[in-house]
Amino acid sequence: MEEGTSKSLTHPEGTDRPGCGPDDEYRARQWDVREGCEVRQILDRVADKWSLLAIALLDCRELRFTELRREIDGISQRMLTVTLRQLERDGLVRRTVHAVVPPRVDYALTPLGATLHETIHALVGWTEEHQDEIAAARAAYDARARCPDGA
Amino acid sequence: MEEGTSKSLTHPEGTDRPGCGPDDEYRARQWDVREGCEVRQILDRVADKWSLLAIALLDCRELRFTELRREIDGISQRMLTVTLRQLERDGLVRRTVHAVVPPRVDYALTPLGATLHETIHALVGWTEEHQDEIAAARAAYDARARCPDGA
DNA sequence: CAGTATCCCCAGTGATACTG
DNA sequence: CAGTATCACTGGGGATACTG
Repeated sequence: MEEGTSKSLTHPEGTDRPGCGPDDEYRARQWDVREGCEVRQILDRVADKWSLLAIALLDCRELRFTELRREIDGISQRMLTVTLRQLERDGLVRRTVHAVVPPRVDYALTPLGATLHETIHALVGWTEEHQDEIAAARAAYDARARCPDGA
Repeated sequence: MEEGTSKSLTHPEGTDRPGCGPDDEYRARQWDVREGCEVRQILDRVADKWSLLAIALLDCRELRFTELRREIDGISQRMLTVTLRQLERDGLVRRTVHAVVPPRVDYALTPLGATLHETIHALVGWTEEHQDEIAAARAAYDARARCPDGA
């Protein structure tokens, strides 16, 4: 691990990309693409299907464990617990335990989590917005696969 | 489970929101959360770690198979192929085969893929921007776990 | 170079049972 | 209600070999 960690994060701009346009201030090239690096780890976390749904659902409200479980269709108790713990550890979700006889635990986004929510909401919005196009693309692809001649 | 999860996995006809609180404005903007629905499927696809990286890396350039493989650190040939095929099928990536002796295949984002790229780029940007906060949150969480009395 | 085909493993996940 | 603990299993994904 001592080997790759000191590798330069910036990619050499020497290699020219034809068709890329003049904007050389390529921000996408600058992120650390090494496996196991911080960004990759976080991406894996926030891009997790359950994390995504939990954050999207929490929005700006507090929800109880069971409420989340009911709202995130298909999630198991275990995965909800695991997901929530990870999000809490990452400082994205705040966990509030109420010392009452029937245990009550509320989950809410932290300010940091709220900023992520905006991005995730955009992703969900994109998905809703383009689902028809994707469905069409899939149909076209499958049709093309059946007709190798490409008609 | 034979339990009362009577929500059908089929496409939701109409805008019925089972169990959705009518008095709550936040739930009103909720998307279709049913497992197996179109949005969930697409989300799982685009939120995939490899898809995410491929789209982020592709940006507006064409890249060859090997280039992508080299840039996406840690991906196996198999997963790159699989990922690229899925993205192509979803209409997010265009695959161009050049009929030359050493086979050459270029991958590029479609216009649809480009719109997704913007969202994904925002997600990556968020990750870069907040990685320190997350690292700090993790450290704090772990420290808290070690000191149970630190209520 | 750019795949496809195969085998195979294990980590993530669900199911179940128990507890505070 | 909100977990924790345990077990069992599946399929995601890596490694390898082969092909056009």
